[in-house]
Amino acid sequence: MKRRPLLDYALLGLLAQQPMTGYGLRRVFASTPMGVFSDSPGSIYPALGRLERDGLIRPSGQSGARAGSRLLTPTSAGLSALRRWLSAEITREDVARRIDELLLRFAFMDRHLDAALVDRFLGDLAESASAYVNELRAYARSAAGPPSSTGRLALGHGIAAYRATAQWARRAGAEWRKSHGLDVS
Amino acid sequence: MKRRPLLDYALLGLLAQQPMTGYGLRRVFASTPMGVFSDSPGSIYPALGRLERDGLIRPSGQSGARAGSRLLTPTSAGLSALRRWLSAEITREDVARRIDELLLRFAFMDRHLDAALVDRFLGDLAESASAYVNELRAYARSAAGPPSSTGRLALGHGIAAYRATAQWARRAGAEWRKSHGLDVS
DNA sequence: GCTAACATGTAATCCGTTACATGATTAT
DNA sequence: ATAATCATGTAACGGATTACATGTTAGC
Repeated sequence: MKRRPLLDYALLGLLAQQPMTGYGLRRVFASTPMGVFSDSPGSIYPALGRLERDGLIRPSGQSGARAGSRLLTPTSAGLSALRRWLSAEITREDVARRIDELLLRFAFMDRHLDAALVDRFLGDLAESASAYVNELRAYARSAAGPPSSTGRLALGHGIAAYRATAQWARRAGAEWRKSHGLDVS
Repeated sequence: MKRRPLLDYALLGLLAQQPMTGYGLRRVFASTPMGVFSDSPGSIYPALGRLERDGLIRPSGQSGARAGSRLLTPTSAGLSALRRWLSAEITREDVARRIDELLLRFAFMDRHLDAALVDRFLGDLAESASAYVNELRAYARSAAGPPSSTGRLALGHGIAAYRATAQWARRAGAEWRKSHGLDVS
């Protein structure tokens, strides 16, 4: 099971919220904060081709009366793949290098995972982000630390950003538990 | 003048701090928060090949008595290219999609730009990040806003993260001005 | 003598970007 | 009519990842 590009999961997650055409997906990327992904046809259509080839999505009708347009929907295999991706453990590498992927996963979670699992994700994220803050602080203090003054300040940005992430995760967890009647017993 | 990959500037910036071998650069990526870049030889050596082919770096000796090792140093053309990259205007796209690149630029700045320009960079970054926070908030309130509950919370993370960036930039600016005798008159 | 660290590369494959290309439908 | 929007693709190119491949030097 080779690693699937993040774009594939972004498309799969959006189609699971609402069947759309390729053009509709492009509009999402062009006009929302999901715009970290390119809206160019040269990335979207090949990705949709991959997903269809692998049986994760299928065409399910036309958009309005428009000839040639294809509304796309995840298959059950597609939903399984999505759930597997959403359920993966949070690793140190995810936090250090793929924080955007973790947030994308979270954004899609409510439709596909139990409330308790969503809560666990936020708890793990808060913990991992704090651990990474400690790592960055240790590096800042170490002899191998940043050699330049702006380098030191830039490291401070990393620390501030991950602190903000940890804090957000704790607060979001509290909010989530409140609105879902969960509580740490 | 085609766009150069970020990795090239990361290498150029590191070599401007200290001439190193390719292996030394790999170690930096493997053992510091610069680890957002891959330390695999398959990315580093082709990138160094590009930089040398384009006359931005040149070999300048051996590491110790090790045969075959090449210490690499930026040429004056390389330093110019680095300064051009460091001096570019901050765009909305930089903030929304390439925030890591902005921080990398900042980390290398002190050696290559005037203190006043570094200060201006931080001011512009604080302003751009705040503007982007407002954009995200407007989107959160809009009818097109996030359709799911975790989607809404994830957007909240984006807002929190960019708020942290703006705050960091203001504080770092204050610190920088203090240690460089600059002051807004 | 052996292992870890130092050191540099190449090949296959896949993905993303950019540019090109086409056509239908809706609104003005 | 004509422009904007809807809609789907392909081709060339370059870069990143992964795996392969090789050889030296220092420390134990």
